[in-house]
This record gives sequence, structure tokens and C-alpha cells, in this order.
Amino acid sequence: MAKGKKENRVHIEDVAKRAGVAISSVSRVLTGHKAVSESMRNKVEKAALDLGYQPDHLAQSLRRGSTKTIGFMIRDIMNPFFSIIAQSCEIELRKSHYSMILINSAGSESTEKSNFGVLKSRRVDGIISSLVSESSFTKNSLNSFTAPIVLLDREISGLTTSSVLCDHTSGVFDATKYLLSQGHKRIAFISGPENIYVTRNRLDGYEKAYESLNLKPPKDLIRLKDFSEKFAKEETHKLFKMSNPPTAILAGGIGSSGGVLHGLKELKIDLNQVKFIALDEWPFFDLLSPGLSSVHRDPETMGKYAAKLMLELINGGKPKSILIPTTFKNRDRASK
Amino acid sequence: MAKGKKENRVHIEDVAKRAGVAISSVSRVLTGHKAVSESMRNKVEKAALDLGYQPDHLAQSLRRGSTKTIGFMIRDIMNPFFSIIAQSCEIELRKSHYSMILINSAGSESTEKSNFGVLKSRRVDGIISSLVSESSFTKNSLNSFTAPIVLLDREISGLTTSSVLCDHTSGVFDATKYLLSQGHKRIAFISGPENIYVTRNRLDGYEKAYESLNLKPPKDLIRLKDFSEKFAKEETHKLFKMSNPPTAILAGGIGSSGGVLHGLKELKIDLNQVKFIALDEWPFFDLLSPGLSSVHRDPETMGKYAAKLMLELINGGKPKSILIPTTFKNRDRASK
DNA sequence: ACTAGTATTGGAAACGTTTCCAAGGATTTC
DNA sequence: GAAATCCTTGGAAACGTTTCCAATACTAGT
Repeated sequence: MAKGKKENRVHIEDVAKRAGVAISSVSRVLTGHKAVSESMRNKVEKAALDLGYQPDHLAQSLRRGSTKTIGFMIRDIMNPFFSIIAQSCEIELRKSHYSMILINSAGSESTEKSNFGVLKSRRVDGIISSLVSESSFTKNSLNSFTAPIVLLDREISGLTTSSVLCDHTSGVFDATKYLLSQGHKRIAFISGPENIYVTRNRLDGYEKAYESLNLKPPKDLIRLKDFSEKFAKEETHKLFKMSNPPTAILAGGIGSSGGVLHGLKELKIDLNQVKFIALDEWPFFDLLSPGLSSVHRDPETMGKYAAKLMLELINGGKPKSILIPTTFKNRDRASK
Repeated sequence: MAKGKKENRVHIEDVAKRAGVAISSVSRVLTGHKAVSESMRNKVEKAALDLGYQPDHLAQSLRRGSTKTIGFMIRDIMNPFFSIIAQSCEIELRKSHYSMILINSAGSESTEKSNFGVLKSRRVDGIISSLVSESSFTKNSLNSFTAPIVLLDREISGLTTSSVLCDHTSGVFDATKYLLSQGHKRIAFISGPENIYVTRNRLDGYEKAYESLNLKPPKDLIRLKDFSEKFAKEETHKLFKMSNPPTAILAGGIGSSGGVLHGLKELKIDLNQVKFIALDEWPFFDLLSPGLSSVHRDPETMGKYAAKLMLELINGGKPKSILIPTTFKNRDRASK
């Protein structure tokens, strides 16, 4: 109507008429119902093909009670970590004829809550989300939701959802241990909020590495708040105003890493002077000089598994968590 | 059912019963129909609030013939250029209560075509897309589509869609001119397929810069095929096998830029020896040394406008194109 | 006070499918 | 050869809304 084109949608009734059969028979053929004769199948399939019939997904959803749609709610799709997950997840879901509604929570718990409302009203068959927090507020939003939920690097106690978790501990442990072996004792640790799985898990690796050498982790160098570049940059500045500044830094997330790198640049501190290891991989890290080491979690695999866990839940499977390894990519030696 | 939770969806009928009125009256109140009395409005609103009623979007869509959903189809959401567009677009659309279905075309025309089918069957109210190509094949897919379409940096002749276009010409012109002014004559140009607006438009700026100085652009240094990192890397290798290799390179798109940078690294060519300017901005370009200059197009603004153009079309507006400026970010001097 | 007109309301059709149910025809079994 | 069974088919209800239409209640005009 807005456009001049004529609305030439073909309905199941048109197919039925052309094939000279009842509507219900067309539906049976097209949905692959068993009880249809060969001749009926042929007639209907031909008619449907001739007319280029495509069932109306809306009506199907309403009738079937399933939309074949998954809500994908994350903090920030601009973050390549999330966009890679989104991509592989979408590809995997599409194989099973599911579509994905993308919705940003922008790191706000209230936006997240209202998004839950939107997705509920749209009757998505499930939600895949990296929640803003694991607070009770969020827990309530989740509880009011009847469809299955798969969490990305989050874990809500007392709630039976599936989760795709990364084994940050081992990767961060290796990275920290490496730094300690290089003689660094004062290693700063900058990451997001303490009340989410990913941060706790990373911190765990960091502390365990110290403890494995009977050392105490330097509490004054641990800075946890959010994943913003701003926070990480400010903390970097603060760290180097200390009388006893760090000689190495670990920072989690792309935002944090950027903050540290920009902070160091502003302070005119070279990456040869202060050792920096990012707790997430970024496509061009290898191009920096010296090449940046990082702890790599595998977002592509995460997305794929998120989709798989979701489909399992939808098909009546039990919630479960899977753990994906992280690897410490040491680019010190790789500089051949 | 899969989950133990009871399905406690509240329907319009429940609200009607609680308020002691007819279903149609509830609907009128909730959709803001004018012909309702004050007392009716109060009764219904109270009942709806008490029960926490949220209309079923599916049934609404079916009846209204509008899903309030926009299909967002792009080649590669992992590309930050697209993910930034997606983000700002989604935020803008949500303000008007539209949701966005994300769907990857993976740079394949046939996938794109099948995606059109998916979106059509899902009855999206419109599609925002950066098409794989502007070929007649694609044109046919588009023509079979009745809902409005907004193109991102694409322009299909003879088809009246809205477009958000970037003025690459001026940015690339400035960049090329700058290189020429620095004494570079042999400037290579690597970009995606020739049959899309963005490439033609960039090439235009490149050639115009040469011509403005009465020089002929070096045709042997122009390499157009796709935006993959692979292609750009291979071409970089080939370029430096030439007897008369380039002294500077322009490459369009994130993939291409990565390909060139990695290619140069493999060739052990320093960014001080060969001048490289990227035709897209990437978050950490400023951290490389020397800092990378780039032509910046503004994806955030693009996404916002894409959403606006879409809403205009949906509301019966005429298709139109808007042109967004690009800027040459020279990081040579900025290295204070 | 009676009629014409208007504001408000309830009932039912419609959106486009799937699926239940019953009926009819074909096949089998005794 | 008739009864019982199975397979196939068509008709209609259902999914949860919006909106058309007709009916009622109310207002105002003479």
C-alpha cells in the first residue's frame, strides 16, 4: 500500500482450490503428516509449487504455540566478543529454522527487565542472554519467564537454566603464572563487576596462581567495577600514580583492554615497560608491537553451544551447563 | 512444560471478566481507541494492571497485518562496522516498539535469497540490508518483496528503495590527495566487488584525486574482488612481487585492512616504509605504531538513519536516499 | 414528552494456519 | 459376503487478538 506493488500473497486456501482438495489436506501434506496418500501428496505439492506458496509464519505460530524465534539479549553487540557469538548462534539456529531477535540491554538492569517483557509478549521460544548482573532483581525477571533460558558466561544460583560457561580460571591462571615466572610480582587486575560469573572465575585464576607459589595476591591492584573503557582507563592512571605501581596488568573484556591500552598511551608507557595481557582476544592484537598476549575464549564455539543447548531445552531436555576451555596465547615467543 | 513452571499466561478474556466488561471493550481501552467512557477506561486499566496483562503480540500481528518487526540482513555481524549499525538501528527501532530480526547472508547471494523468503514468511514490516551485490538476481529477490526496504551503502537502479549512502568519494579523495601530496604516485587500491555502490564510490574518489593533478590512476594497482581478509592478503603479496611495487595502499573494509596489515607483516614491511590508509575505522587503529590513518564513515549515524528511513516508509512516506559524509582521519600529524 | 442523533457497548467475524473429530471408502478377516 | 479395521479425507474448532456492525443508553432539540 505504501508501495505501489500489489499484495499478491497466496494462502493455503488458494493451494487447496488449485489442487481441488480441502484446506486441511494441504496442511497435512505440507507439514509432513503421515496419513496422506501418494496422489494427494503429489497434487498438493504441485499446486503449492505452482503458486509459490509459503505458509504464513504468524498464523502457524499462533496456532502451534511456538514462534520458532529466540531472543538474543546482550549488553553490547558492538563488542566483537558478543557479535561473534551472535553470528555463530544465528547460523546454528537457522539450521533448525529458528530466527533470532536481537535486543540490546545496554548494561542496564531496568532495560533488561523491560526487554524481558518485550520478548515475553512476542512469545519467543527461548532467550539466550549474557545478563547484566546476577542480582536478585534479575533473578525475578527470569523467574517470571516461562520459556527456556540459556546464559552466556553467567550462572544464577537456584535457577535451573542452561549455561555456556568459560573456564576462565585455567586461562587466567596460566597467564598470571607466566607473568609471575617472568619476575612480575605486582600484577594489576582490572575487570567488570564482581557479582557475575566471569569476573569471579577470572579472579579465581589470578589468585590461585599467586597462591600456587605461596604468594599473596596484591589486593590493592585489583580493580573491579564494569567493562567500560572509561573505568579501565581511569584505573590505569590511578595505578601508575601509586608509590608502588604494577609492573604488569591483566584486563578483562574488550572495553577494559582498550581502556588500559589508551591509558598507557596517554601516560606514554610503552608495552615493553609494562607487560599487558588482555583477557579477551581482539582481531588485531597480533599487529600491535610488541604483539599482545591474551587469554582467548572462543566466542564462536560459545555461540554454537548456546544454540544447541537452547534447542535441547526446547525439545524437552534437561538444563545443563557446559564448560568451554580458555587458552593463554603467549605472543612473546611467537614473535619469530 | 519442558520446565516445571506453570503456564500462567493472562489473556484479554481474563481482563474482561475481572473488569466485568466485554472483550472488545478491553481491546478498545488498551489500544487507545477514542470511544470509551472514563469509567470503562478506569475499570479496564485497573483490571489489566492487577493481572499484569500483556497482549499477545502474535495475535495482534495476525489481526493487524503488521508484525512491528524489521529484518536486518547483513553479510557479517562480526564486522564491527555492521555491528555498530545494528546496535544503533535496534535502539532507534525499539523506541517505536519495533523489534529486529538479525539474519546473516554470509556474503552469499543464494543465502540472501533464501533469507528473503524467511523474512517474507515471517511477515516482517520491512528489511534493512546491505546487500551482497546489486545484480539482477538480487534485484529479483527484492522485487518479489512487498514490504519497504532500506539499503545500507547500496543503490539499486530502477528500484525505489530508500538508501543510507556514505559519501566515500570525498573521504577517499582527501586521503588519496594527501598521499599524492606526500610524493606517493604508486598507490594501490584494494576493495570489494566492483558492482556495489560503496566500491564504485570509493574508486571514484581515488581516481578523481589523481585526475585533479592531471595524473592517471595506476590501473595495475587496483584490485577489486571481495572484502575478505584472504583476498587482500594475497593481493598484498602480489603487489610487492611487482617490479614496480606501490609505495602506499588504500584498502576498503575491515577484512581488507586486516589482510593488508597481515600481508605486510608477513612480508616484514614496516608501516613506515609503505604508507597504509584504511577506508574504514577500527577501534584500535590509533594504538598501532605508527597510528593508522583512515577514512571514517559513521556507522552509528548510518544505523540511526536507516531506522528513521524505515519508519518513514512504513508510515507511507516516499523512498529517499540520504548521504552521510565521510572524513579522512589523518593520524600522521596527530602523533603529538 | 417525543424523536433524532450521538456516545458507548457487546457480539461476532476475521486474520491464516493446524489439528481434532467424524465420516466415508478401501481392505482385511472370519 | 458381512463385519471389523484401517487409512484417508473434509469440515469445523481453535489459537488470541482487533474491528466491524448492530444494539442500547444517553443527550439534546423542538
